[in-house]
Amino acid sequence: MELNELEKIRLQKMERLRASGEEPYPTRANPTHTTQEAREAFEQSEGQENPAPVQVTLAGRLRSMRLMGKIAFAHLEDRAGRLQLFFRVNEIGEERMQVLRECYDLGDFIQASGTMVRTRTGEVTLQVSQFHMLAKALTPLPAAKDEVVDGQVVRHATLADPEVRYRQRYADLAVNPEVREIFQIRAAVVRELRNFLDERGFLEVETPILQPIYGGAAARPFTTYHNQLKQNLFLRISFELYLKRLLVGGFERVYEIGRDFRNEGISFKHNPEFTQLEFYMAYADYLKVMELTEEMICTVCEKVLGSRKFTYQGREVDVSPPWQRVDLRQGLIEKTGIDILEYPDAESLAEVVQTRLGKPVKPGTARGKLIDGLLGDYLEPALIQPTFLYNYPRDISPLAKNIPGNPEMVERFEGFIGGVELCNAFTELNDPVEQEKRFLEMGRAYEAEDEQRHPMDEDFLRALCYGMPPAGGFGLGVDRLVMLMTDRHSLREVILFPHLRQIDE
RNA sequence: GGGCGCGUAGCUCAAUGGUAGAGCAGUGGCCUUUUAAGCCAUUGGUUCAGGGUUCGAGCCCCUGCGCGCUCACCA
Repeated sequence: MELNELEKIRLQKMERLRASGEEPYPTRANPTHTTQEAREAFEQSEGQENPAPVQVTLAGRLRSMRLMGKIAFAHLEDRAGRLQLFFRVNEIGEERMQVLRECYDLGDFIQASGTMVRTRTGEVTLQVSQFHMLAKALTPLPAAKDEVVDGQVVRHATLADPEVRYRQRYADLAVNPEVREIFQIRAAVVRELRNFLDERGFLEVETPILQPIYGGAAARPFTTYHNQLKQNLFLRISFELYLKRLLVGGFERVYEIGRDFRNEGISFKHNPEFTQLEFYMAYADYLKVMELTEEMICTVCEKVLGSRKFTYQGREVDVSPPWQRVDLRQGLIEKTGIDILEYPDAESLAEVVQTRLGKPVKPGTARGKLIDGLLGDYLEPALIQPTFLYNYPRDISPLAKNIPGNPEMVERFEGFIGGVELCNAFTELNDPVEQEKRFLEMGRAYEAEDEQRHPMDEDFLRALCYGMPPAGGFGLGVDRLVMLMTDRHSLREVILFPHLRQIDE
């Protein structure tokens, strides 16, 4: 542990405290109130005839200190907020005042007891009679007040370097209350998603994260190895195939909220591990799921934000149902002038994309990938208000059921908000023979060594053979939803410890 | 992985190729109701790392590291 000059000074203060008989890291604390409870108790007593003095003990972090000789003001911060502390030498004695002055710093955790008062300027304040250290902070918090130039310009700069904020998230949280708020919102979002599904009879389950065969999405997996079993394992890229096994088992409504892992590029909307919600609902189809989706997102927003509307990157988004519904083929005709029905194979579609749109196409690109590319380039960025794109080509949806009478298209939709894909759902394919065919098709569409190819999952097929009820399935990127609801431009802002490259120290 | 940008005190930021600075925090003073208090004084730097050009480099060039943006990738 290497200490800089400021830290060495604090270390000396810590030692001085200990020498004086005050333990800098005592084992126990005993606050009686939070700052908020203390304020409320005092304000209530103020309304009474002959109010008894309100005595409280607070515990929290010193966030400001104004030493003024024989008195001192400070602010203590706890989980509920901040409250001013008022120290007077007549109350605590010259000796304690000196200890406060010489051994206490911003960032220290302290406990303070006394009587609630209101200062001359009207601020509810704890007049301190006793206080002691709860935990001495050796490193100063990376917070800074700002200069006031010619009586104007008040920037309250604080820790801002994104790298430090992510690598030392504890410091970021300690100093930036709006960052703490993001994660409070995040917790509330997950809670309300759960409530919504629980209320509708869904069973929350947990399925394997370590899987012998990965599937349910097209993505490169992380691999690992179990020593005793001498077996290669993959970190899951989705929950889908396990949750559908549970439909076979008789659980008609199941969901899981958990972590997926994809060994792919990192961007503002991609993180190697991310939180996914998937649910499966027997006897529902994708249209029912669509309705449930807009109701679920709307409910979550109302419960968490208190509104169906929020601002994302300067634009107001309204999640009230019904959301806009756009047929994928029609959407592409409008935005690109290309009717994918007229180009039934990859070669002809690639041709028209190159000539009409002037976009270079990698030779050998599958038709589904071409369509998905068009979707991403021409439709997705414009979908600011909540929108469902529906009816997808079959070859990029090997687990979705055909539209009756249309072997080329499947009953699938994706939901978009703020130009970001939020969720993905379809009527689940439950015909085991057809499913096997799709797996084989996928195997052909990708190179043998391409980890994105869908590996054949024989056990999943066996499960389908026992009979899976018709069902609608759904997946939601929880981090992305939180990103939208908190108006952050990057997933890293809504993930507590986003992955950064390791640096040698 | 490609392109562009950034990296200076604990924090936020300055500094034509010519003595590395400011505010805040810190340290030493004064101050018994302050409001991101005020006043006086003052400490603090491997300018990300390593090379190069130059009389002289925080600044120009090269390499590396990290971060950001962006493209590619991403059912």
